[in-house]
Amino acid sequence: MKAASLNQRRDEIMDIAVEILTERGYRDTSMLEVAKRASASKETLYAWFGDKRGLFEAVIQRNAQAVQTVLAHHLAGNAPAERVLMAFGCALLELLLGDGAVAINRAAISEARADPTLAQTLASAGREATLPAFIQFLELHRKRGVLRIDTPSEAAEDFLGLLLGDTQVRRLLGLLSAPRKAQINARAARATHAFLRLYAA
Amino acid sequence: MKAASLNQRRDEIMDIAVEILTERGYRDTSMLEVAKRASASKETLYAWFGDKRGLFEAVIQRNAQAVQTVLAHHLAGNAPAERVLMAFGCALLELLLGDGAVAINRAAISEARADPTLAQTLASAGREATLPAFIQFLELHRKRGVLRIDTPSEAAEDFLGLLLGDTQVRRLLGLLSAPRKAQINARAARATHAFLRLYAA
DNA sequence: AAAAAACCGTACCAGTGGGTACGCTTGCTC
DNA sequence: GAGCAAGCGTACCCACTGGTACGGTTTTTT
Repeated sequence: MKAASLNQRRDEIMDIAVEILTERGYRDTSMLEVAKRASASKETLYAWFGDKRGLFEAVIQRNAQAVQTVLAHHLAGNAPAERVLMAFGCALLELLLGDGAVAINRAAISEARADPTLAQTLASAGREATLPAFIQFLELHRKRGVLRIDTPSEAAEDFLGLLLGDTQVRRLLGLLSAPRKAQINARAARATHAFLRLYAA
Repeated sequence: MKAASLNQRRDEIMDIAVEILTERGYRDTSMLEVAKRASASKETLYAWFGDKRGLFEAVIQRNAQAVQTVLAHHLAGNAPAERVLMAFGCALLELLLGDGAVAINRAAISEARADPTLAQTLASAGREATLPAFIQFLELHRKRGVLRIDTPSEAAEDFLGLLLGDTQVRRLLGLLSAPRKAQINARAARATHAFLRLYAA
């Protein structure tokens, strides 16, 4: 049970890191405050995560992993395309526009120059892990004759575009607050509908 | 000629500010370096722009203004819808994905928590100034019977989504470099084509 | 040409945060 | 229960940056 409670503690610290990250932004999140609020010592933080970057890299990886499993689950079933698109869209919106994800993306973006590592990690653990599954889903339905698609990867990007519009950027800029369930449903429905108008066989 | 050369000097300083912003990011852009590279004194900078935030607020405003006039120009003519969409799309991509614009958006995003002012300014001088013109353009062509659109504002967002996909975010994350002319054309063409498939009467 | 305003360069101040070192406590192992 | 490792709290070092003050020089105005 030692290993279990150790991981639990790690999670606890990462939760707090995200919490402070959302309140303050990356640069104004001090290791001291993370330590204090977690009732940990700075030295422990540095021992466990290496440095500030390491801490948030761990945070990003954990988060992306969680996202990945949720999305993969939605794509796995054998439901009709429309239903899958709808569910996938809702999940994606919820995961991408939530406060935590926004804070993380902001961090990766602000450090993109000084330290591309965060963005790299975010990309490879996030988009690069999920998109192939979505493309595979599109190809499956193309073979079934449900969708008429030339280039699945482009079609995938179209769906993302229709789904998000410029909402994500506006969210990152702080011009929007996290959307409610109803708004998420509406967006996903609109995107699904438009996508099918474009690509339904 | 005093006023002219004064404005010229202001522009010069703002150019340098953007230059350093693109190489270092907002937080790591020091007023001292801006002053030095502009052969100006810190005190002058503070006298002219108030503080760091003021300097970059001025930068944002100037930039947004430039963007605004370019885009408005494309929307103004009386060309067929497809041609306008194509031109507008290209211009928008070029302006939104260029190094300068990316640096500015990154700055606004990183400071979104600590100081929402930059993002606010960016929004009101940028999107809020241009989108209405685009919506008006859509409405015009609806009335002409060229486009079948329920809600112009939603259609506008669809076009933006199709145009950008998640390219802008990936660009902000530093995963992409500024696109070449050919890529811009391809994207704009695809978006225009898809948009017309969705909304052509 | 003289007076006045603007401006450059430099030095200075205060606050801050990442990262390290160290003593003391806690809790697990044997 | 003794020994040992892990971890908490604090203090410390160092570098840096935003913002201000000041003296000397250039430029404008009159």
